[in-house]
Amino acid sequence: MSSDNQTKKTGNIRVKSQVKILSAARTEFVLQGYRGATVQSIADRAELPKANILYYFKNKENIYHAVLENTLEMWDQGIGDIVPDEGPKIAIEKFIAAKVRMSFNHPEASKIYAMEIIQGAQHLKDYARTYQRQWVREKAKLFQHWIDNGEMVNVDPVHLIFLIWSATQHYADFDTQILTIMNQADFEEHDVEQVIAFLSDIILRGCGLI
Amino acid sequence: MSSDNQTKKTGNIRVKSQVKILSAARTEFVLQGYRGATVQSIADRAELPKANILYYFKNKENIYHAVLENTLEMWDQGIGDIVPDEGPKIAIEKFIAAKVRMSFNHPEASKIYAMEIIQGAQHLKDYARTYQRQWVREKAKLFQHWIDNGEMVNVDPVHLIFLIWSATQHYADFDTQILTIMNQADFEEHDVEQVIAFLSDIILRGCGLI
DNA sequence: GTCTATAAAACGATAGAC
DNA sequence: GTCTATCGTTTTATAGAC
Repeated sequence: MSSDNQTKKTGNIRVKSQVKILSAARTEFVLQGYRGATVQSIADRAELPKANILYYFKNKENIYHAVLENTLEMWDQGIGDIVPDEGPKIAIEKFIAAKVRMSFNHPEASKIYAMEIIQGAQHLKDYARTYQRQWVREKAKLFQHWIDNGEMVNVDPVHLIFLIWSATQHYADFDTQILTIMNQADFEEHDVEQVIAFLSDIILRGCGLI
Repeated sequence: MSSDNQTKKTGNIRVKSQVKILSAARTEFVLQGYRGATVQSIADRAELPKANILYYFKNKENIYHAVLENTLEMWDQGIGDIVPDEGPKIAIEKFIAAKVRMSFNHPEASKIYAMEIIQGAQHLKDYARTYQRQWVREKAKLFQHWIDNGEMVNVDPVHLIFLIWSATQHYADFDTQILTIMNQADFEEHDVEQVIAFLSDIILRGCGLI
């Protein structure tokens, strides 16, 4: 029993420390880039000695891989899906709303991903080549089906997906620029709803769904 | 005269070296980030000794500033403008086409800019606060005028600008991902025209202009 | 204006005491 | 599992010969 307790306690410290480290690392990687984020700066932000960071993750590259995996998993779960059941209008509306909400709630996740792609997707090539390509093809087929059925106008389904991705993620990746232009310190709930309404409106009309 | 010639020659070497260095630096900064791009890696890419790089730019930060200025100037000149003379349809069409062409022809410029914004726009805060905010307000007023005149449907002009920016720049910043998904090695002229046609079509219809 | 050699600092990673 | 001290390397930047 005492051994069980100790194991649990130890496991807890392990998990808690790892969560703290990953959170600190994510922020540092966003702010400074992979090379600019030092193990020391991650340690300082996590409020742990540098050696502990390397005790848990062995080296800096492992920290980054863990952050990347962690981030992709969270992002994939949050953005929902495009499903055939309710027709194109509801499907696109729901997808836009989910992606906009994710962008406003987890900008760092989108930024980590964006920086990875911009720099050449060295750690994500397989991800795009297998999982993502498959997803896009599946959804493109669904859009094409709706187009052939006369349920929406004839727009390129693949580029439509790119449009929704870019327009929604923009509010995460470029938040600094957008806030400066809008002359605000932070986004508020009302901004999120306004963006969802704007993008749904213009994209649905663009697809002949309004 | 011989002194004039020498001055000219010297000036030429100076300019040529600086152009070579800035081009190499831009590529390295995109691929490795600010901290990841070393003076040595820039020197190697420019095919010059490291000391020469620092002879021309004194330190690494100066190289980055020069790249940033250079890039912004080029980008600003290339994307054209939104002008009132020909009405909303032609104005938006021309702006989209210019931005898409710039994105496909100079992806590195867009990437440098994107990474700067994502990381917090430390070197661009003033640029967004003065020049860019002014530009957006001016164009938003123009869109609002068209809306009030019944020439286009009532969409938020500021978010419309964000939409056009994000959708067009996406093809520069995320080129790696897009090419992987489309299963292509490179973009071709036909891709550029297809993107222009797609984005013009869907955004103009979204604005009630088709 | 070009290039080599090197000083000075920063960084990743490890050893080993507690 | 925590932390200090330190090693080896990389990197920025400069000094100085050509």
